Amino acid sequence: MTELSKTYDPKAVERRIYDWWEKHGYFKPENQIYLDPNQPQFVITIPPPNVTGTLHMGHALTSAIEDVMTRYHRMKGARTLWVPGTDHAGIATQAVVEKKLEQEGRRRRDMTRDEFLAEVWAWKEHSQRIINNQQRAMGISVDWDREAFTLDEERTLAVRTAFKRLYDKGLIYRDTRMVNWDPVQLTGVSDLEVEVEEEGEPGFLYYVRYPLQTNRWEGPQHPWGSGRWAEGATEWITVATTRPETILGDTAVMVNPEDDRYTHRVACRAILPAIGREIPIISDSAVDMTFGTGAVKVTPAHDFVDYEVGKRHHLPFVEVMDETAKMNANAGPYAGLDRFECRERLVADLEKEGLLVKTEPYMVKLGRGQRSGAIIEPRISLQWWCDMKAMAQMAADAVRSGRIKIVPERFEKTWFQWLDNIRDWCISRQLWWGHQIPVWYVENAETLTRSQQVGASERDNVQRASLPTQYCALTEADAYRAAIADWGPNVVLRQDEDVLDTWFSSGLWPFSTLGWPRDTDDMRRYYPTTMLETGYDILFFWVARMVMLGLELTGDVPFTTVYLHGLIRTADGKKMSKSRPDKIIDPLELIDTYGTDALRFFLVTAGAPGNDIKMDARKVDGKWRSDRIEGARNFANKLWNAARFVLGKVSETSKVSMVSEVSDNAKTPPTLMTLPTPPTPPPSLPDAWICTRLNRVIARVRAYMDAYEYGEAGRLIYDFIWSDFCDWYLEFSKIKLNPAVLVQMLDAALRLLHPFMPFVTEELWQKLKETAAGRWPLLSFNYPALMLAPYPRPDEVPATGDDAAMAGMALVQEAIHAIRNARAEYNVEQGRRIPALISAGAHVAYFEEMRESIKMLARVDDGLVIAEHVSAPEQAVTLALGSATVYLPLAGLVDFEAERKRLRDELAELEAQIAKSEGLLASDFSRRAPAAVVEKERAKLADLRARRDQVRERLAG
RNA sequence: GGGGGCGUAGCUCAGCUGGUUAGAGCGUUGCGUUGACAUCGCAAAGGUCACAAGUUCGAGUCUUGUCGCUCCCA
Repeated sequence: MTELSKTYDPKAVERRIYDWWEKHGYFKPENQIYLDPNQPQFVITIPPPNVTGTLHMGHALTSAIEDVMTRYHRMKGARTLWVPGTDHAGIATQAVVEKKLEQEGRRRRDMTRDEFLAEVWAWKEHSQRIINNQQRAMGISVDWDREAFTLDEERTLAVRTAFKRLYDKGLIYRDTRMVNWDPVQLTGVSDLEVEVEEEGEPGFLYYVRYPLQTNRWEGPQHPWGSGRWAEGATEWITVATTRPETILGDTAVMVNPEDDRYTHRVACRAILPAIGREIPIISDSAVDMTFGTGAVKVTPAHDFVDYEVGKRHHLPFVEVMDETAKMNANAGPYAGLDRFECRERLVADLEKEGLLVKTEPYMVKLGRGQRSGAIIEPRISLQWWCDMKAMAQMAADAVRSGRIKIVPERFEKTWFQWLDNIRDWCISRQLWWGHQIPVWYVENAETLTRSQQVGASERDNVQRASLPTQYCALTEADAYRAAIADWGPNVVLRQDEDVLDTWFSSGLWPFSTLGWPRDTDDMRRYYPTTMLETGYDILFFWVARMVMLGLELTGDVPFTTVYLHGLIRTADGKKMSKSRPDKIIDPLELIDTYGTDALRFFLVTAGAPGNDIKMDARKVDGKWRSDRIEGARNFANKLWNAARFVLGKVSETSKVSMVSEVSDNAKTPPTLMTLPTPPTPPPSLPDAWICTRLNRVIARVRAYMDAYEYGEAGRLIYDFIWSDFCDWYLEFSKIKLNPAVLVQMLDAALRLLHPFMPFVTEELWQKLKETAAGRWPLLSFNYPALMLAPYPRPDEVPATGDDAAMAGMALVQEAIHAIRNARAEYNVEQGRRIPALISAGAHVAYFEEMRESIKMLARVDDGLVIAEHVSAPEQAVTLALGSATVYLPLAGLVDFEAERKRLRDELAELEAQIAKSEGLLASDFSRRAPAAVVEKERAKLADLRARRDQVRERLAG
């Protein structure tokens, strides 16, 4: 066999193994060898990362968990498909590219749409290459041949088909209404893309007097800014606002009808400062009487609430800003100013005119664009909308009925709450990068109508006037075909310039990746998918929309389980994706330091499902360090060295030459090897013990995995490998070697751990197979790769240790531990062998079998006495184990006064516990608790009493 | 305003439907380099499970309330 290095070097393994897997097509469902007909298939689509840049820790977490799921199901014998891909991320990517161009001194507005798009496509290629590289480094077992991109040709067909179907059904429509407008990116965005700071941001509440029109004062007689504008006015109404610049667009003042302070003012008219417009004072129960003065201004064109008020009360809608949030001509003297500049000037002028009553500090809740950070401006504009009501209902029902299961369950509440309050979705974006809306408008309708008048009948012309002027179609050709049929061959069409919200295309992901709307094999075979795994932060953005669109368009749920993981946070608890760039960690850096397996194991075992993970990373000498990842790396190294030990022992005993090279070809069906098994020692107590431990661990691991408790499963495997296998079994093996069991244990351990740490396990397993397959033809060795081998089943490792053996072994371990403890306590030199006598009672045979191990592990000398009963030597340390007593005659080494004190303390402790236990058993407990629990308590009490007696006897002696 | 989550050892976190003496890693302390591993071994110290009340034979776990931190929705 080839020598293994003393420490595990991930760099020497990872890339090579990944390329080997990929080259052989092991990630493809078509190439699976082990298939269990009872296992339902497992299909998962990757949450497509944005091609905005590179991946961060959140993506690494996603990759790690999904690959654990995928490899687990594949090894369980489920037909397994994991589809990779990336998202064009319209607004985000356009922003990134615009910024990049800006740094080069170029601007999008100076380019044609095609020129700009060429730049974005180049960026996309660049970014995608980096992303794919990172994902490969993470070891994800996706079928790269099925890679998709939300803006590629296939997905374009899906998007257009989806749009057209919803359009034809009347669920997509175009309308002018108020949207969240990003004045920097110059596009509307959806509600979800607006982020509001919980506490608000420091600002002011301005109290402004609006003069009332009276018989004595009918309006300003002096110009605005003269200081005399409101001269003569005697009555006022004072409103409070955080946005004085919108005063210019006010078309009413509003009070609560219940508010006695203002009853007499309703139906009066106020004069709008600066503009001089006459506006009504109206009453509406929506007014919060406790806010400000109880009277509020109404700006229907610049506020969501006021927009509704305006519609209710038939008020004029006066826009005072343009699309960049600069004041327009309606702003009168303030036209041309930026909104914030306008605010300052207007407030100064209001003060000058004596209309500013006061300003007080106020926390203002500002909506900011998710991508641009710009303060969102409510704005009336023409947009495309999607009516979500019916779809939301279906999506809620899908979870309510259990057709979709959300893990952890608590997120179901959030799910229902959002869907039950669904609002129409603004799906158009005034961007260039994205799916252009597949609607074409007739450009020359008027010309056509006029030109056809000559010679056409009156009836034709009437009909023509009612012809559609917009066509939704899958292609421009289709649009023309339809338009020509209506308008004749001279019709000219122009496609809507806007693009769709990026989430509209990602909302189709689980089926668009499988070929929908075409009737493909993948669609038939793999839809609906099994699992959707992602962070809980995009439950609405993405998951809900996939379910809604999936149900509407395919008539089926897009997946049956939603698993939501937590968010990665920085050491100070901040969301990493929102954090400062210098706090964002590139997973590749951590992989470089610790290896992929370590990073993955950390990520999967760091927390519990749905809980956030705080990174303990800190920068040391410019490199990111993490104690927890280091721990995981140490684990990989531990496993590596355990395997190194096993391989060494196996090759020492295995003088038989390799019989045949095991096939490397994925297409070769597994064949049972019929090699003669070499004689192996009969199973010893440790053999039976480790087999039983493993048997139980396998059962528990599988149960955890099936319950999506990957962290618990990983920790269990860790404990088994480190504690049971390395700390105990390998040590026992140094006394009595059973290579067959050693090989079997390592093989099973590697298979158990593989989904978590794919690289080191595959590498070691290949070595193990190379070394051991010729002698111990385990079934799993028939597979060309560990990743294709079956996941361990409890029944493949018989639990040969019965209860007595397991208890015997536990007692031996306890004895060793107690001796070591006593040695340390009494400062016996580490290497010094000491005498010991063990009074083993019923367990004498087990102690006898373990004699040599006890001598080695507890450093006991050759005079070790083991008997059913030994009488206590004169001067000896006594270790009361209940079922056995250990005596260490350490005369000369031990202060026996101290020993007596130790025993007295122990006795007191035991008495206390016995009293507690007796009290418990004397209470209602023994009647009302389950029999098994009571029985356990009785056994515990018996053990405590035995220990007590041992200690007592010693003290008496 | 509505809804989540968290509060367990110095630190970071597990702890499933309530059932021995509440666990792990890191850190700390002591000892240790004869061939699996110092990325290690052996041993140890360290917790009133935020607080209060309740349900129960029994509560870290369930209920209610309080305090602190955090997130989402409006």
